[in-house]
Amino acid sequence: MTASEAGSPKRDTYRHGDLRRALVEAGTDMAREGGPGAVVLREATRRAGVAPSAAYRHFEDRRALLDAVCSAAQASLAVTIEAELAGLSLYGEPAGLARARLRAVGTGYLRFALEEPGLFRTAFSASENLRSAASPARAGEGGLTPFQLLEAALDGLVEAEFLAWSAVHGLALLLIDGALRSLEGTTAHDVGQRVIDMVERGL
Amino acid sequence: MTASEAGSPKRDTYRHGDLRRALVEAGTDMAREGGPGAVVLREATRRAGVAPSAAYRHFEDRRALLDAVCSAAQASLAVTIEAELAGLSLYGEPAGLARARLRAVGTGYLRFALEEPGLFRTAFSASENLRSAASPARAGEGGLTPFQLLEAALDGLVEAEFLAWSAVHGLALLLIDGALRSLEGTTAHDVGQRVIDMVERGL
DNA sequence: TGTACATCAGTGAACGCGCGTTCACTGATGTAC
DNA sequence: TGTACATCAGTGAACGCGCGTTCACTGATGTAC
Repeated sequence: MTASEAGSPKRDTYRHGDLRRALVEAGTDMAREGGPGAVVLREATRRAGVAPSAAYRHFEDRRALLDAVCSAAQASLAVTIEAELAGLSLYGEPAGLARARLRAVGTGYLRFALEEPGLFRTAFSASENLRSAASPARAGEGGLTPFQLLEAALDGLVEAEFLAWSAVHGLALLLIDGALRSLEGTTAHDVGQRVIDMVERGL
Repeated sequence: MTASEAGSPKRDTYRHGDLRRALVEAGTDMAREGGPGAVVLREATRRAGVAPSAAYRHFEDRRALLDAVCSAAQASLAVTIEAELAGLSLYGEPAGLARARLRAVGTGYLRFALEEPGLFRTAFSASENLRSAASPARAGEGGLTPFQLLEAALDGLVEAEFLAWSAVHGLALLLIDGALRSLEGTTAHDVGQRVIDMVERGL
């Protein structure tokens, strides 16, 4: 790994090599540490070992950088959900498979929220409509965004979709910075599984 | 209404009269317009028609002002929920009453989130645990905080409490700045009622 | 009822800070000959 | 293979901004006599 690949502050070359990526990575680190509000352009350039104005070769303004970080956070959430889906058996009765998929998406969603609260909040902080924005930058390795993954898991259950999504999303936020903030790891996980149980039964 | 009561920029007296209250009101207005991040100490003093340093006679620092605004926002949410509860009939079979109460709390919760998104986000932005903080400042006219109101509505249904709360809270946030942001007023309300239906049936 | 005084809420000027953004520049790189 | 040149990514100094916070101050108010 060379200095330019790592985006480390010291460079031996005048050119950076991959500054755009380095800035998004720095921004993502900051989002991880403090949510979307912590994504600061100057600090990103500092972490990339570059002058502040260099950022303007790759992003129109601070907002554009934040959008890129937001997309990266959504892609990261998608990857976590996909990892959960990848552990499922491919065989069995259709109804059972559908339920298992819903479970996996909900579990991945909550796991990401608990493990990466800053990125989770950033993923949902976009200025434009998330649903219509199905850009590849927001997708996981399978090419689907978190929202498309959820829709797929809820295939044919449109009516109930809102309940499931609301419950999972709401629990995630209550655990992150709502009233359930004080729950510790294991308890949080148990509560998550219980809510997913109920959603499953409710459908 | 005198100038000092309104907290208007022009004063005829050297003393303000009720600066603490005026600052909290100004801060609440700013939270209403742009969420917790928009609560700025200097701007609050400007709106109250007072020098920036005057704020320090009433609040230790910016954080203390924000805490006060957050408490006010929670009290405001409580009032909206109480208003919804006040419209209920007091007579009927216990099970039906309990369901009606749950419905009312959920409806009030969502109504407040849609009508006052900035205050809603502010109410849930506190730094400390909301649940244990049952200070009077956070309560509505009946003396209960939003969380106590929700608990009361879910009386005896502790196991299912998380589902109900998560679903309502999650839907509120998805409508405010999540993927359902683009839903217009009537549709948003309908979706809200449908989710409450499902929660009710789920219990 | 009138006066001296202590209190303390609000003043206003100043501080250092980090931010986003601009601009004329410079020098490494890749290309054309 | 070697040289001239255009490109354009990154420099560094500067800008104005609004922020939170401090400090010695001032003057309206209420109280004690």
